[in-house]
Amino acid sequence: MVTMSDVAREAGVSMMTVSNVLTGHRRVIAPTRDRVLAAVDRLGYEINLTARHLRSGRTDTVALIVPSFHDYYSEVADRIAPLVEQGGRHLVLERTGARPQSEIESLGVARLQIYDGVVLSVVGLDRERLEKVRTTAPIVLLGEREVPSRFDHVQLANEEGARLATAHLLARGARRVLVLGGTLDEASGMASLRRAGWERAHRDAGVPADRALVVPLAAYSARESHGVVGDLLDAGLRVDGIFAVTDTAAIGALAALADRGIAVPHDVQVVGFDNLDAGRYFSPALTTIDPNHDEVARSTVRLLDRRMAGSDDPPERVVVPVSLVVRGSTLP
Amino acid sequence: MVTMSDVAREAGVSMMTVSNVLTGHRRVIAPTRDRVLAAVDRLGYEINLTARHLRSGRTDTVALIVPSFHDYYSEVADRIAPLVEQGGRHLVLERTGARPQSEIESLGVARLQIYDGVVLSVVGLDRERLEKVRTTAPIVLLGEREVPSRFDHVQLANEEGARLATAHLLARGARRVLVLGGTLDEASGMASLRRAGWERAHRDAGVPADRALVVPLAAYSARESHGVVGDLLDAGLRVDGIFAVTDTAAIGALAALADRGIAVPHDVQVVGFDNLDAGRYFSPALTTIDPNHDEVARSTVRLLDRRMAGSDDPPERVVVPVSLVVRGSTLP
DNA sequence: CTGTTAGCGCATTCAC
DNA sequence: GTGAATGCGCTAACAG
Repeated sequence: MVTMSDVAREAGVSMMTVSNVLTGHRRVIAPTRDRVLAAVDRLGYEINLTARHLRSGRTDTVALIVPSFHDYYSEVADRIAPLVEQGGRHLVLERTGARPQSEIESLGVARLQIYDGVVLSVVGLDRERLEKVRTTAPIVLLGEREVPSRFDHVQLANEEGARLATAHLLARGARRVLVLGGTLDEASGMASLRRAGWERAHRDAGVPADRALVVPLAAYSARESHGVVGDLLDAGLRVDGIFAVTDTAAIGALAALADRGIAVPHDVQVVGFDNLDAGRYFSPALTTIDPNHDEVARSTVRLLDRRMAGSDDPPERVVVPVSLVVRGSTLP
Repeated sequence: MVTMSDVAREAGVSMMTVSNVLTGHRRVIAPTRDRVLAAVDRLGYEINLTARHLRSGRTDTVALIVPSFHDYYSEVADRIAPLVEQGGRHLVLERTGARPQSEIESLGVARLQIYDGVVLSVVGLDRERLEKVRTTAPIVLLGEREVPSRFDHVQLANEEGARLATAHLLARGARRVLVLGGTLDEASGMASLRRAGWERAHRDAGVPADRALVVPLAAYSARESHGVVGDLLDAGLRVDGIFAVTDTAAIGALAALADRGIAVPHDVQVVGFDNLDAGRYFSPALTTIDPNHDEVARSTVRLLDRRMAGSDDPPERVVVPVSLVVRGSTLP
């Protein structure tokens, strides 16, 4: 293995000069720099990033820790990556598998401290567990749970999005609106917030919200949703609107309706949440809530950059506004 | 910051004993071990992974380097992760953005050597550029381009998959089969291999393959495909089958057909490639080629594990078999 | 603009 | 079963 000291000897300079040429931290006059670069080339030298890290305390790497590499997370990741790169750092993704145990391990200070900054998507981790996370590494939380106020936190306007979706259905004449993937369990984050928005839209419109129409899902997959909605319909449940808390759930619902010859939007109107690209290409195309990934990415990176620059401003909570995208699965 | 030597002092032992307790590399008798663990707890000590890495030369981390965090790559990543974890290592994802320049940078020995092993998804990188990649770090290539024989390489049975898809269309009576996202450019990997499979199916069936039906796509997105297919149909192109080289392209094509009231599968039959979950929920559901992600993941990790264990067996090329999944977008 | 000194925190090696 | 010495490869800090 070629080390920096080999390069220094080859170029007839000190190690510090080689280091300065490579990092650009200090000016090196052109002839010296050229000798160094020529030596680097001749020897095929590559810097040892681990040693640099141990010495300098920086990795120039940011980690985004997510439950899985899918869907919502890959959307956000693809948007965060270029912003992190603009700051001269790399982005890496790590996966937790959504088990709280694993989210905590990923948070283990040991693993956190190898990064200059961490974005942690909080799904399975409740407030109590987060309280225990002690680290000096800059960290921004992403997600819909409540988190301790000492963290910077970016979340969606969940309740408002759900309210928009449901109000749209009610305004288009729906009176029995299923909230697919909602829950009455107050503590559970996204599913509960979106159910709350569904209720609020009903209150605003003066339409009673039937709690029997709150239907939880074991997973926000099209498969699960397809099965659950199919069973409900077969059992005789009568609805004229479905607000699905995710687009994948909405897609399963659309298929269950189509299987039974129920016309969308004429018999049942459907709204999703996430604005997945695929939704645009269904017939009818899926009306949905756009979660504004770009703004989520921008806010996240802004907060993280601020911390990595050493700021000790008070933690911020950013609620990213969302918007309704009207397509064919609801009435004009 | 608490270091290992602080823990050693607190426990009244040497650093080596602390290290041995934490790594398990050597046996430490229970009373000593307990004193060490108690001291770790009291001081809130967390190991410095960077120092461990510099000293030991291992990171216990594998990188999967992909063009984007989307679709096919996130599917494969979600399957590779648990297999890597079974081997006691972490998986991290890095993104190249599919620019050859960036793929080379990701390959820079500097960045590679911080990982115990690397899986590189080769999209923009041609054989010539790969020839220049010199590294001792274990590396497995993933993807459809030709690569130098010194690399372990996992790829799909692209041509066979395309042949299956096209043969299915021809057997169902289609005679003018568009290959959407194909190319006549021999050097371009996936798009060219799948077009070759389309040709072979025609030869096998004794049906002439009209090269005017090879339609490249600038991107394998539903948006691009929707536009391209729409324009072709509006220009009067007459087809009775579409083999789309990816499911996302197929989805755009389905929408373009639906927009124009062309019945699937009656007027035009459609087959995709990737077996995305969403395809199952379209009406009609999308017939597609299943790329066998599980087997891709298994083969990749097997090859990488072998290298990381120090094997210098000759490089292997694994071609993962694919299969046809028949759904409603083709005739029974 | 360039060099010297010192040490980041740990695990390998050798000793007992 | 435990300890002492050594150095992995690099850069911060301080000269000059």
